[in-house]
Amino acid sequence: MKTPTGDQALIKRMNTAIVLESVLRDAPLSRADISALTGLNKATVSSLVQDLIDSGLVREIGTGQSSGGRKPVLLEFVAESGYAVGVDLGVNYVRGVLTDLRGGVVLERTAQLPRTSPEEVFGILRPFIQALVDEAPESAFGVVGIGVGVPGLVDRGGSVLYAPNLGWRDVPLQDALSRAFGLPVLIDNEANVGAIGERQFGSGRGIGSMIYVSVGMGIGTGLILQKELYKGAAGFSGELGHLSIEANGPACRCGNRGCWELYASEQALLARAAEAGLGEGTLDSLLALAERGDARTRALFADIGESLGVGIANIVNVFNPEAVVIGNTMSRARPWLEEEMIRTTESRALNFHLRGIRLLFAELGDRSAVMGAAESAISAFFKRLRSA
Amino acid sequence: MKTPTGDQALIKRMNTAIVLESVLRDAPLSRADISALTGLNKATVSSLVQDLIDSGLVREIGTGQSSGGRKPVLLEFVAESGYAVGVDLGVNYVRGVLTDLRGGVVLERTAQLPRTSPEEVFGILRPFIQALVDEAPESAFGVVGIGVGVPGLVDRGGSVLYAPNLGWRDVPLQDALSRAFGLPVLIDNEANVGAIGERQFGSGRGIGSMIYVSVGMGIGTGLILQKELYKGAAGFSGELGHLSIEANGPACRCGNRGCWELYASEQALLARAAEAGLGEGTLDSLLALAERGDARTRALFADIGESLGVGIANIVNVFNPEAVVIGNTMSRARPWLEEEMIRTTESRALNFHLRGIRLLFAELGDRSAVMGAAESAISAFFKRLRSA
DNA sequence: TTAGTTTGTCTATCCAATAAACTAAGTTTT
DNA sequence: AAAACTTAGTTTATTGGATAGACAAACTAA
Repeated sequence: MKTPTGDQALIKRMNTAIVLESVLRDAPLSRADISALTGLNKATVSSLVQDLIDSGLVREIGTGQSSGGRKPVLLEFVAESGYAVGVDLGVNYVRGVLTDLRGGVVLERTAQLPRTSPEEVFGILRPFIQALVDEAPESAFGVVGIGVGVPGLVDRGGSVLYAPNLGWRDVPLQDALSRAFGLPVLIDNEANVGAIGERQFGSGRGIGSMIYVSVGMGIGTGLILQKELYKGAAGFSGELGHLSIEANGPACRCGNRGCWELYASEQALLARAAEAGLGEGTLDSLLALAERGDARTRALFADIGESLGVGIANIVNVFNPEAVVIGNTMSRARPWLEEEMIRTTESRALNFHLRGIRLLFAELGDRSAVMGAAESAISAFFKRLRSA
Repeated sequence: MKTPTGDQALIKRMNTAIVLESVLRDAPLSRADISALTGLNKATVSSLVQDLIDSGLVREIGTGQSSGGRKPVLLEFVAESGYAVGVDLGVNYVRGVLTDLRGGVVLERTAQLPRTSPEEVFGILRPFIQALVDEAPESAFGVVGIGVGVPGLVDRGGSVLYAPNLGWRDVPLQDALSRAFGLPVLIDNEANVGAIGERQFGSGRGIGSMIYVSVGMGIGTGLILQKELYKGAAGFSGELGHLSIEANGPACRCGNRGCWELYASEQALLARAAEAGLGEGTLDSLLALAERGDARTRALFADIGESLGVGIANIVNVFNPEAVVIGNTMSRARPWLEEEMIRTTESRALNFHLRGIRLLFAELGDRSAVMGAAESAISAFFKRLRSA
C-alpha cells in the first residue's frame, strides 16, 4: 500500500497549496481575502503566507483600499522567483522559451534543425537549451525544470519510443537532458504539450475537459479530461489521428486503414492540391491562393474542413468535452475551414453532446507546444513543492 | 474557492478510509498487518479499528497463527452491516439484486416489462424494488442505496434525458425513486454500470483503465479511466457506438453516418441474417445454427467480429487502455466472434498500444449491469462515510 | 523455566488549525 | 477633534489527531 497516509504535514502542504493557488489566481489580494476565499482561519493564512514569503514565492506589494478599517496588505505571487525552459522540437526546427513561473516569456529563440539523427539533434539542442538556462536571472529557485515537446510517442520514462518524422526509435531523451543539465526534465508528445499550452495560456483557459487537435503534417491529439492530461495505460494515448473514419479506406503507415489524418491533415491537403495541380506544394501557397479567391482552392479547404468535422464529431461523441481546440499549422487555414468544419460536426455529433460545446482554434498559434512544454516544467515544480 | 481545506478531521477520515480499504482488500488480517501495510502507526491503527468496530463495519474473528509471539487478532469486514439494491432496467425486463456491502448477492429477481411508458414502468418498478428492500436483513446501516442502470442517456441529476428504446424523454427517475423510498438513488447508463460491474466483480478486477463495450441491439460503452468511471462535461460520454467507422456509410438514427453499431451490434447481425435468410430472426436461432456448424452463419458472425475489431482498434488507439471487455448479449457469440475480432484489432491498432492489452469478454454475462448498479450504490455509501 | 518474539495498548509529546482576544490602523460620526 | 466604528492581521490558549516509545499480554522455542 503506497497510499500516502494522512498526517499534519500533509494538511500543511494541502493548505499551503490552497493559499498559493489563490494568490496565483486572484492576486493582488490580502491575507483577509485569502481567508474569506478559502475558508481557512485568518491565523492559519497568516502563518502559511509568512512561510511563502520566507521561501520567496510571495511578496507584499503595499496596501490596498479600505472601506472603513485598517488597510489590507496586498500580496502577489513572485513570478520571478524561478524560471522554466520550454522546448518545442519540430521536424526541422527547435523553438525554445525561457519563462518565469507564471509563464511570462522572458526570452524566445528558434533554430534550424538541418539533420535529425539523435546525436546531431542533441548536439544542437544542448547549447540551445544551455543558452536559455544561462540567460535566466538570479532567483530564489533558479531554473526549475525543462519541458520538451517532441513529434512522437513518448513513454513514462521520457524516452522517445518512436518518432517517424525524425527517424527516432528508443531515444532516452529525458535521461540525456537531465544528465546534461542536472535539472528536472519532462518529455512529452507535441500534441500533449500543445494541449497543456492552450489550456493554460490559450483558448482553453479555465476549461475542465478539452481535446486539443494538433493538425500538422499528421494529426495528433492531447486529451485534457477532468483538468488533467489523460495518458493511457502505457503513457501514450490519444492517437486520434489514427482513428479510422473509413473502415475500408486506404492503408495508413500505422497499419490501420482510413485513418483520420489521411483525410484531414496538412499532408492530405497537399496531396490533393498536387493531384489537382493547385499551388506550389506548400500550405503557404495554398493559403495565398485561397486568399486571392481561387474557388478550387477554397473548395479543397472546405473539403478538409469537412473531414476535420467528421473526426471532431467522433471526438465529441466519445468524450463529450467542453471544448475542442484546433491547433498547429492547419489552424492558419481557419477562415477557409471553419464554416464547413462546424457544419459537419454539428450535423454528425449527437445533439445532447453538442450542447454548450465550443469549437475553437489555438490562440497561441505555433507557440502552443513550446508554452505547454514550459508550463509542464512549471507545474512539475509546483507539484514537487507540494509533496516535499 | 470550494476546495475543502485540510484539518484534522480530514486526516482522520483519510486514514479511516485507508484502514477500511485494507480490511476490504486483504481480510482477514490483524491490526499489526494493517500497520505494516499502510505505514500508519500501530496505535493509530488500533484507534481507528476500534472506531470501525464500534460503527459495525469491522469485527474481530478470532486469532491467527503466530511465528513465535502473541497471536494476532484477525479482523474482517462485516459485509452484512448494510445492503444495497441494484436494478438493471432493460427494454422488456427488469432485473434486480439485493447485495451485501461486499457485493455478495442475497437475493435476485427478474420481472417482465410488457409496457414501457414511464408511468407503467414506475408502477412495476416500485413494488419490485420495495420487495428487495423489504427482504434486507436487519443491519447496522440498513439498505444504503439503490443503483439503477437504464438503456439511455442520463444526466448528472439522474434524469433519463433520452432512451429511444423505451420511448423516454426527460424522465426524472432518480427524483421519483428517491422520493418513493427515502434512500439514496443513483441512475446511470446501462453501459456505465456494466463497466462498473465487470471492473468490480468480473473480468476487469483490479484493472485501472478499461473500456467496457456493451454489444446488444445497439452498442454502448463505459469508460473506466484511471480507476474512475469517466463521464463527459455534461455527464454523458462514451457513445462509442456512434463513432463513425465509415464516413460515408449509411445514415444512423443519431444523425451521423456509418456508426459502429450499424456494423457490429446485434441489430446489425439480425439485419444481415434476415437478408441472407438465416435463422428465425433471433440471436438464439443464429447461435444454434452456428453451433450446428452452418458455414454461412459462422461467416456472418466472423464478419461481425471483424466489425467489432475495427471499432476496438479505434478504442485502443484512442485510450490505450489495459483491457477492453465485451459484454451484453453479443458476448454469448464469443466462440464465433473472438478469433476474427482479435485478428482485426491486432492488425489495425498501433503496435505500441497493443502491448500488454487484454481483449476480454464479460464474466458476469447478463448480470454485469445489475451488479454494477448495486456496486455504484455501495461505493456511493462508502464515499458518504468518507466525507462525513 | 527462561529467553526471545510478536501483538496490541498506553502515555507523553508534537504539531497544525482554530476561536477568541487583542493590537494596529484606518474611516465615519458627532 | 474626539469618540465610535471597521477592518486587517497577530497572539494565545485550546483542540484533536498522529506518533514514538514504553509497556503489558500472549505466545513459541529450547
